[in-house]
Amino acid sequence: MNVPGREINPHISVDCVIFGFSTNQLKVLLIKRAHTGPSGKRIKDHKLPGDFITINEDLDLAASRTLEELTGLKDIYLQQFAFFGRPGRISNRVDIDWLNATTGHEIQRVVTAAYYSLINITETNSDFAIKNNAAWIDIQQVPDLAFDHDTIIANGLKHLQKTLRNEPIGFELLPEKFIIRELQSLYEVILGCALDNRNFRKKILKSKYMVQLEEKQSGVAHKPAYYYRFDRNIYEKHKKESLGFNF
Amino acid sequence: MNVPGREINPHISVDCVIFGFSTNQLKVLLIKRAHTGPSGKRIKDHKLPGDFITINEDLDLAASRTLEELTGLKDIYLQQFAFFGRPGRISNRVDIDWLNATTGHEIQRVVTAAYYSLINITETNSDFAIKNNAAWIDIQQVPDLAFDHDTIIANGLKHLQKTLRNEPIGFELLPEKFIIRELQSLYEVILGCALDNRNFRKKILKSKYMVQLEEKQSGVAHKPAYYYRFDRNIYEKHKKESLGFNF
DNA sequence: ATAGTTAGCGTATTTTTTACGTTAACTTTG
DNA sequence: CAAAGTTAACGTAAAAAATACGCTAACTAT
Repeated sequence: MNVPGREINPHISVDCVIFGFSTNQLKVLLIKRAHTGPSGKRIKDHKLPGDFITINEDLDLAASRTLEELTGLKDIYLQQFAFFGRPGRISNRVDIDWLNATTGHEIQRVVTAAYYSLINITETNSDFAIKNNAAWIDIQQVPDLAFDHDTIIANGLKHLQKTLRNEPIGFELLPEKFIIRELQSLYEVILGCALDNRNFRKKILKSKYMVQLEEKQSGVAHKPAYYYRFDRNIYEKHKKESLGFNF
Repeated sequence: MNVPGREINPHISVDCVIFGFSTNQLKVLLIKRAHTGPSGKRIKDHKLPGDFITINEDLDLAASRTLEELTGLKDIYLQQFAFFGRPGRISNRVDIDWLNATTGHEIQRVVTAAYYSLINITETNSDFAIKNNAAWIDIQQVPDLAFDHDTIIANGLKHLQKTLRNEPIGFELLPEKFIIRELQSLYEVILGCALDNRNFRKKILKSKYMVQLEEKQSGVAHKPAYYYRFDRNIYEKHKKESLGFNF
């Protein structure tokens, strides 16, 4: 094992792809960046929420800290899915200048651990995020991003899609109680395909972890749907039996 | 974004869980470490192959470099699967001393990017590895390892199992030509369960990517089996159609 | 020649997936 | 206040996939 005899090691950061679901759209929470570019003119663009880790900080904790600082939320679904460490990944002049300006250091190289997170957007946490200069942006309309954050989001989405097919994580994006149609729309939007509502219902209800509540929708101009909730305990118990969807 | 105003960033390393398959066993390639412990007595133990990355080195390239240095092999199946960055992960006195001794630096914290690799063990690359102080060890009989390498291996195995169920990667562990029985044994050993040979054959042959060769086994005391090879081009072409096994 | 062994094909049954029809329960509209 | 519009919720038939086995073929060792 040989060690580079250099003074400088790469900095390590975490970046979070924070997914939310609202108005039938899959969204990501992005930080709005406004700064002065090298040519002197003001630049407005977006980046993923993220931060450098502190010297004694666990990566997972750094990620949940970032998430909490931005949304005020704790105990949220958060998963590492890849790391990005290409030496050239921070090559854009704008990005380099911005990094040096905001950190006050000469940042030479950053290796980032990428996480994705699923949160249920509420007024409370949404306001919180907006105050922190963040914005929910439809995954279909993500603009060009700083660094290699486009790649990171694309990668995170792939992981989300794969996981959604194999584990019950859709609930993380919904409120405590929800109707089946909402869950189906969520699957359709994330997987990018239409699903048959009758078959979807059968499949999802076959899994025991869907608990029907007594409450129905009210004020809707059609037959009201029952609310359901996800029961994690039941899921854990029947885990072996219910492995994966094959939509 | 705030940056720690510290001089020292964590070191970054790559660790490789290198899987091989021989004599019907799943094996991992481990480095034999012999060194002097804090009490002055000689210690013999094992660790995963790995290395610190150099300042301008891509993580993926650092991993393939490590692999090539150890086995002489290029263009090998290699996948990042997790990173390990707990501040306390290097807590053992023996490990700390060893790190400082071998590197000549005060190593305070190491974040490691974990890769798993699948290789076809041959006499050539096996001799190569042995000369580099490595040993193939049955996954069932891995001794206590340095650092948190036990965790990394356990994690890597899980990823291997999951991927084996969804993608045709078993071939990476076998020679160019192989018989179906060998492939089945490989699945059985990795997944840890018995499979019905008739159903396995049906399922695997339904995937178009299994190409039967004209050559049969010879010198065996039973009906000789045909050799097959894996055709990656055919696989790529039919990818959508053949998604996943459900053993 | 016979016994022992694995290869390789096949069939019947069960389970899962897919495709699609129909009634129920609510609000809105004319 | 009846009719129209809309989504909920249940069901059935057909196709596909997974599972559980039985049997013959082709080789070597004795």
